[in-house]
Amino acid sequence: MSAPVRDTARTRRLVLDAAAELVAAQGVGVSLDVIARHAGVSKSGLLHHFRSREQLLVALAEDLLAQFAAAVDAAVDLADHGPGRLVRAYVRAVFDDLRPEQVVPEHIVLSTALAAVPGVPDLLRADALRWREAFVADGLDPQRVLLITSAADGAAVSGVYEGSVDPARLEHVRELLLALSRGEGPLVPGLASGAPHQV
Amino acid sequence: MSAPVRDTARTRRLVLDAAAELVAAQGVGVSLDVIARHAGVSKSGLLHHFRSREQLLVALAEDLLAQFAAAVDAAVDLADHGPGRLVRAYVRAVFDDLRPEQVVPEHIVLSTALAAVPGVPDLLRADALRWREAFVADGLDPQRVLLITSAADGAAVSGVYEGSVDPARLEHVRELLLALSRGEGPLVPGLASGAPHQV
DNA sequence: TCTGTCCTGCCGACCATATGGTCGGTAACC
DNA sequence: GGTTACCGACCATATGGTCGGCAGGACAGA
Repeated sequence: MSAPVRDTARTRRLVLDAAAELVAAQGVGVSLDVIARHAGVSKSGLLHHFRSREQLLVALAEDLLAQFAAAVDAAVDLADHGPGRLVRAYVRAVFDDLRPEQVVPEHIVLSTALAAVPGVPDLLRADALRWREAFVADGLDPQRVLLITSAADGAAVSGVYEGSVDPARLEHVRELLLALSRGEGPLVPGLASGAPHQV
Repeated sequence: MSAPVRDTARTRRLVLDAAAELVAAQGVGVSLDVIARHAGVSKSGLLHHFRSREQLLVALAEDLLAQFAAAVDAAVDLADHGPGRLVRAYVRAVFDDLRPEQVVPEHIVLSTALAAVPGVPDLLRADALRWREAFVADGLDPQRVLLITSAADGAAVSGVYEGSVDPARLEHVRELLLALSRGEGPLVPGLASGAPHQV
């Protein structure tokens, strides 16, 4: 029953979690030693599992993307069968991630922090493409999807970086986006969907 | 007529521009020496104008925030007198910043990159507050404003980090947001503005 | 069940280097 | 002539990464 002292999977998890927390708080500048100590491992131990700093950061990015995808999956409402159910799950996942008690930082935030790491931009691109395809399969008007997800992402970023946004405001945007994902009329009265408007 | 060889303001500008470009491309990790060389100055010269690395980054954040505010000001349509004119200018400024030929990086992007620098979060908070007040004075429904600006910011972030988003898609969101800022009906059919909806 | 052996997770000590910052000096502008 | 923008040389330190070694655990054979 006692946890094994040596367990590769467990140690990697520990390191990745520590790295996520520290990078979110202090940026990519954190030293390997600090991350290692925070994870309860020596720097050498860390380097044993991640051959270099860069590799650790790439692994972190992959892990966060996967965690977020899992969160969206978990947020899918099983009773919901209409088009846009995935978009709704996306919105829920993003905003639940923003709740103060949530420790795991939002994927967008971490992604932006890691975007300067070689290799990570490719990951982000591939991930974005995957989402786009999933949303197409979700059956909602692509325009609407782009608007909703952009707004969710933007709210996430501001929420984290622009200081504590009033939770009630966030909650309101959340509800608004969910409602938008269900609305069937044109987004804007007088604006035909699909026909760009002239300014 | 010859430009002065020694000009504090000019040198600071050169350094800040170089810093903005390099930080956007490589993250906050860039060394002072690289920034200095890129600006055509020695590291000592740089340090003469910015007493420390941290001070340089804070100054950079301030500068970018100011540049963006100026861009929004410049994007105000003088013939537009309805509520939401500032929001429309904001949207235009954000999306114009996203155009490929634009060198100056978007404020949100740089802000996120700099958010880990001590002192910068306070700047961001103050800036966000200032914007919120300005939007209140702009006279548009706050809900709508939050939705529109969040979406603009989110589109900006994805545009930069998730790889080249199809320009046509971006353009479409831009038009959609502008239209949204003019729409007078409820955002979502059946959802009364101001009354949060139950999921 | 005990023992020996191999694999490997993990560590401390060490190294090379990059980088932030200091200092004294030079010369351009007032 | 004084102020100061700017430079080259230098220093202290932090950090990424290497290396040799220790020991925990799985497994084989007795």
